[in-house]
Amino acid sequence: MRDLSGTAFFDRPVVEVAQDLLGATLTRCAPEGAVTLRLTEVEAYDGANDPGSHAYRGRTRRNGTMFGEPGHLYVYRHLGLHHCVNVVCGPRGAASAVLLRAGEVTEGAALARARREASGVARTDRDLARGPARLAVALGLDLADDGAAVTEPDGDLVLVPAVAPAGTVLSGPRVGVSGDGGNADLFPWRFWLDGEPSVSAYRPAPPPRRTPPAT
DNA sequence: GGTACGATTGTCT
DNA sequence: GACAATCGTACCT
Repeated sequence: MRDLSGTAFFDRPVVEVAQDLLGATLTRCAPEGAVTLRLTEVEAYDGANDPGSHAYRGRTRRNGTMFGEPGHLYVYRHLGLHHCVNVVCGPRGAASAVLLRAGEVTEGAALARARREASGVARTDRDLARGPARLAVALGLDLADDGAAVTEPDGDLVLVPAVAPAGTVLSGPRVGVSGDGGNADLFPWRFWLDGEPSVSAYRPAPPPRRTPPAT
């Protein structure tokens, strides 16, 4: 059995890591308290080989973290409104990452809910981390956490893989990815735990916008 | 320097 | 079920 502690867990093929992350717990310690959630839904992005990945077109100012060490967070802002959280995987430079799409808050639910309310909307516990942007809010993560390591046992961010198989893992097309050229079926790299209520609802990517023909 | 668009969410009908 | 919000980044001229 390989030693998968520390960065070794993340220094593997991204699709492999993604599935192993299901059931893992991610704890975020902040001055106001700690929030722990159990990951129930993720998506894999395979760096330069994956048209849906931010890294497909090479290294840029935004995605530089993806090209760094595995086991670090890649946080980016989406639509100027939300934050999405990834964990860098594979060997350094592969620019692979796993998007954390949803989780179940197992500790610090009160704090997570307070954060959600502060962002404008209060919902049920089930909804606290149901969806990538909500997950980021629940954990209190934003761009300032881009590049943070999750492999330090004493750090503010600690990701602990599940010790036992988390349950039935299902897979399917990724959500909201328009950069795959419409070939969502070629990358069935969305993984979630069967029967988990915290898994976000599936929404197919909207068709790419086209300039209307000049009639 | 300018423009188009996005790994989503919340609200409105 | 459909659409607007909102701004940083990437890409083009």
